[in-house]
Amino acid sequence: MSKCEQCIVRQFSSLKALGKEELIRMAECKTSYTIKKGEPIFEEGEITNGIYCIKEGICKLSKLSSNGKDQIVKLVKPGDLLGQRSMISEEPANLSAVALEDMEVCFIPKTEIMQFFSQNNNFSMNLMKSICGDLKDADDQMVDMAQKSVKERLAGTLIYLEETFGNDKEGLLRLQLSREELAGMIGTATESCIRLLSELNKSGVIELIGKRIKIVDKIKLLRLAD
Amino acid sequence: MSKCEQCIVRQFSSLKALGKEELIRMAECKTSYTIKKGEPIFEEGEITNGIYCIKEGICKLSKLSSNGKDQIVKLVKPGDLLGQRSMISEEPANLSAVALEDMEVCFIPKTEIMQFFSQNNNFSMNLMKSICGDLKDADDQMVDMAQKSVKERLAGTLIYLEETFGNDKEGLLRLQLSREELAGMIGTATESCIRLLSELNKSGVIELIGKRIKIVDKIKLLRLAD
DNA sequence: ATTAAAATATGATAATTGTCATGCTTTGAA
DNA sequence: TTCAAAGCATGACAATTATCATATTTTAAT
Repeated sequence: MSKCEQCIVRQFSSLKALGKEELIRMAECKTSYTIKKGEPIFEEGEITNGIYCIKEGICKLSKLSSNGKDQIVKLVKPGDLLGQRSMISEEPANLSAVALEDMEVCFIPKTEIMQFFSQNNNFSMNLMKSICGDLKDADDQMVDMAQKSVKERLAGTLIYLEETFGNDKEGLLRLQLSREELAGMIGTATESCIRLLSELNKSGVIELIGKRIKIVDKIKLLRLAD
Repeated sequence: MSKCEQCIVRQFSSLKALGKEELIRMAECKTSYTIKKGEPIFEEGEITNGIYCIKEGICKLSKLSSNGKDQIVKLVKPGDLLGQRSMISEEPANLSAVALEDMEVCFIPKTEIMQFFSQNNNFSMNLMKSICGDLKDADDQMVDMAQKSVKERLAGTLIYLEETFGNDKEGLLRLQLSREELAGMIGTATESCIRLLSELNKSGVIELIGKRIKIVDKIKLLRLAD
């Protein structure tokens, strides 16, 4: 059992407020998992009874709409926590979490987290702030979905992907999403997404290399995102 | 200065966790306001430094989009708290709050709330749960905006308005929204909203009496909402 | 009570977006 | 290595939604 004390990603989440003793207690009750690309961590409707700390890899949080399409609500990266909302609300998960890359995660049971919450005011405040950040993001995204065109949303999403997950050595977006998944983030049909990517490619704003994407003219892309 | 202890709406929010002494302290530092229909409680970008407890009246929380339209994110009713998110995030308000009816609200300064938060575990848990509820709602709404048609969203919104705010004696929706505001909730152009209302009127699902709305066939409306 | 402004309504039309069909390319399993 | 399945791409077309114009009704201020 690896020590949470020495885990670097802990510093990026609410867990940074925990003291030495609390970390030792956490290390004793946590469970580590390896999740392969494409596999779920949990699914919509499942009871989770704890939170997941992302050590490595990126996953999508999505919800199946009544029209059968999977809407991606959020991407989660190392250092983030997963399942906080349903744990606190004491409800089944509202979203499914599926790995976009091979992942390493640690599961921390609810009982433990709740103890930290009531005993460590710094931790509870951090947790609050993190959820409040999620709420702001969700509100903003909602407004974009309602008021922006698909092209604007695509441009905004590409910028977000570059700024959040960066590029590889060749300048291609590091995070590889299928066209279907990209469409699921934007909230549009896969074909519409593909068509607009082609258009951006032809106008020289991006470059399509196989199924990977390179942002060529970020200034123009920013203008397109409004 | 009226006593918080005797205020009935307190029971409907996180504040229900407060004890007698806390309520007395709160009554001493709170400020009561009357806000007329159409007036703002606070605006996007404003620093609020506390939360508002809604005693009477309904208000909209909205955000101005880059296309100049006002998207309504949430409606707030008596018993709800307002401004929790920005207080906790220590950020300016992300949304504007404007009264849809004459209102009575109480302002409670941040310092006071933060003391309750750190001293009363029940209160902090309630606050967390309430914000988590908002987050779930926001995620769900986001998916609807991305995946549902305008007609489906209109149907869903009408049902929501009836179930949340009820009808008057004549069976008309109690909360009166302008067509522009209704469009702002749905995330569409005012003309599209008006057109679809006419359509629902002609097909006998709703009845338009002046600018007021009566739901005639709720079953059919539910089916239309998907 | 009168009248200007705002809100509601509807038509015409254009733009956006979705759907279905089809072909090509890549991927992964036998 | 091969080949079936999945993913990517594009055309054609239909449906949805926005925009602009204009009329009518309601509201509120003088």
